[in-house]
Amino acid sequence: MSILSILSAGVKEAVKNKYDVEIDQIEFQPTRKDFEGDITLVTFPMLRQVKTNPVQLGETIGAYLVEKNRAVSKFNVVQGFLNIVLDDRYYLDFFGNAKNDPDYGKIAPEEKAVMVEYSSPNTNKPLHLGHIRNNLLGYSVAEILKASGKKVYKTQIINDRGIHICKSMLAWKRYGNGETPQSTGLKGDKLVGNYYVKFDQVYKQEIADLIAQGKTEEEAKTQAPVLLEAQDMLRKWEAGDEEVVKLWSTMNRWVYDGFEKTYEKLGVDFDKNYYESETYLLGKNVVAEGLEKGVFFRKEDGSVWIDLTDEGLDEKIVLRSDGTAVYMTQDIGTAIQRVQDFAINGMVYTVGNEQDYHFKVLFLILKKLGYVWADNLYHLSYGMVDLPSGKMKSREGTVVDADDLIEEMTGTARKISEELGKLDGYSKEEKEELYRIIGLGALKYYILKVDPRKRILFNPEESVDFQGNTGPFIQYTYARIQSILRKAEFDYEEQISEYTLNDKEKELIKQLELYPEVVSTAADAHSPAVIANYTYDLVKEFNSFYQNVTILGTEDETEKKFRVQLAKMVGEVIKSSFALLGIQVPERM
RNA sequence: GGUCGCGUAGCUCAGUUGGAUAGAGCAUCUGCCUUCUAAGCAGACGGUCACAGGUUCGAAUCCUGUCGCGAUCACCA
Repeated sequence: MSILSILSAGVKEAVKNKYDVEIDQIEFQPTRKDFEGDITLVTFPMLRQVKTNPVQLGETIGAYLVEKNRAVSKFNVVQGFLNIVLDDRYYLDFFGNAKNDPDYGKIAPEEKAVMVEYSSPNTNKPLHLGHIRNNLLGYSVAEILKASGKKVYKTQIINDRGIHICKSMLAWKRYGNGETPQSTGLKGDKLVGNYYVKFDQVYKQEIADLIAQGKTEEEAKTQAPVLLEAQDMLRKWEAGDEEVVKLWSTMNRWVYDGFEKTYEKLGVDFDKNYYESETYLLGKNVVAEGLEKGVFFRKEDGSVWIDLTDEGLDEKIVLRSDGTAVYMTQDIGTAIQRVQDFAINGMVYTVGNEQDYHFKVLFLILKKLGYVWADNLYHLSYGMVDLPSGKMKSREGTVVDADDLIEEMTGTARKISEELGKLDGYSKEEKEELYRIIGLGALKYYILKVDPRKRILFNPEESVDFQGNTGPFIQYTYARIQSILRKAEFDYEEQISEYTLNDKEKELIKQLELYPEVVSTAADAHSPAVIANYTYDLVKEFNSFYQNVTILGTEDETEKKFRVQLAKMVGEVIKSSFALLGIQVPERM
């Protein structure tokens, strides 16, 4: 039983005993640092039921708890706040158990499975900073959900077809001179991305020419020959034209290989890939069923819609008048497909907040169609990553490339590490691996510590910090702990039940005690930021302990053992929580 | 214009179901490396929680309105 439920029971009993009132509202909070105590009972809400003043009530309950409960050693009352001091034995009990639990903070897996979708790139251009935020969020939330007891399948849907893909294909065919990743040494996604940009240049020129010939801008945009040719290419692809399909699969292969490298560097992975080329026809039969059920209605021109005006939304199209699928149609079909493919009863879609409306409608449609799992769909909606110059636009070349950024971060880590020069004895390979861990740690933490919903302003001029509330700071603390453990060449694993905790030790244990609750809060909120902020607080607390208290230098054997155990467990929780963020920790740095 | 989100220190961000004197980091300034790694620690400076009302014992947090920023409202994805 948790300490809170023990205290709750004690408080209820006290009030029943002293005032003969059954209270239902009991509110605890952590005691503020400026007062003595561990847990604070807020007495104000109880005054509705108990007729007395807050100080009196606090004193009465406090005295009762000290008398009846061995976990409570002292108390004090400030205004309406009853500050409860817990006995050291309580903390030693907790610590003694928790430190031996290899899965501390995690909940044993249940049957429930969810699918987490993230990344879902277009195959016409390389991944950029926006994808990085998406990938880190999706991966981390998947790990957090696993830790909270869910079975999780990670997936992405690769947008590998459509007019935008044909654009880079066409430009390559026209201007590529048979270039390949092998012949140029370029990563496949970069090579293809170059031709997407090339297409746009040609297209813009043609528009300008047409306008010069007297066309309106509107006409020019729809009549530019290069666009017409791309559209023709799309029709051929849909008809299964051999040559087009061959070109398509060749160029997509290049892009997949490129993406794979980026994913690997980033440390993210997927259990299953879906391809839009295989799913874009899905959903049409569901629309037919929905029509029969009366969920949808058909307009005179043959297009099919859903009326959501009762829900405060608009009408939304689900099938074009020519019978072809729109984005919504595919998403309906794909969702149903996934539930059939895997034994899942929920899904998390990691997609930017520009699509809030789309997902609101999608979930509503699935619910109206009668799918019970529609209640367990969650749009992990995150804010855009903007540059000081505004939005990133691939066609205009104002993007922060994912590979470049990772490389840059590794470089910064290398530079700082070399200046500090603490890596004697490490081989070149070990050093490079460490730089990668630190550089990525800085980047990932920088992005994940922010509430997903908020937009991030990324200034490439000001490099990501390595000091203060950062990934490397936390990694550094972990490395320090490992250094202590290497030097502690004695058996320190004894169970310690008699020991007087100092303030720093007690604060650390309290912080450790919060971890399981933090994991579950993060899972409920789908927010890695919750984990990041917790870890930072833990690490700050540890550094204060480390800097103010001798661990290996102390004379008292019990004290020495206890402090090493404490350091070790802090290290384990850092490692565990950082794993939930997809960040590795180093043995030295 | 309708809908949704956001607005907290010079900058970047925390702030749990409404609780005590709103917290960190960066930047600026003071101290601390003969003792476990100074990517650190201890401290100083810094606030009209966008603004105005309301709800109540108590509001950064909940409600209403105003202002500012962003997104969205396609037979695009």
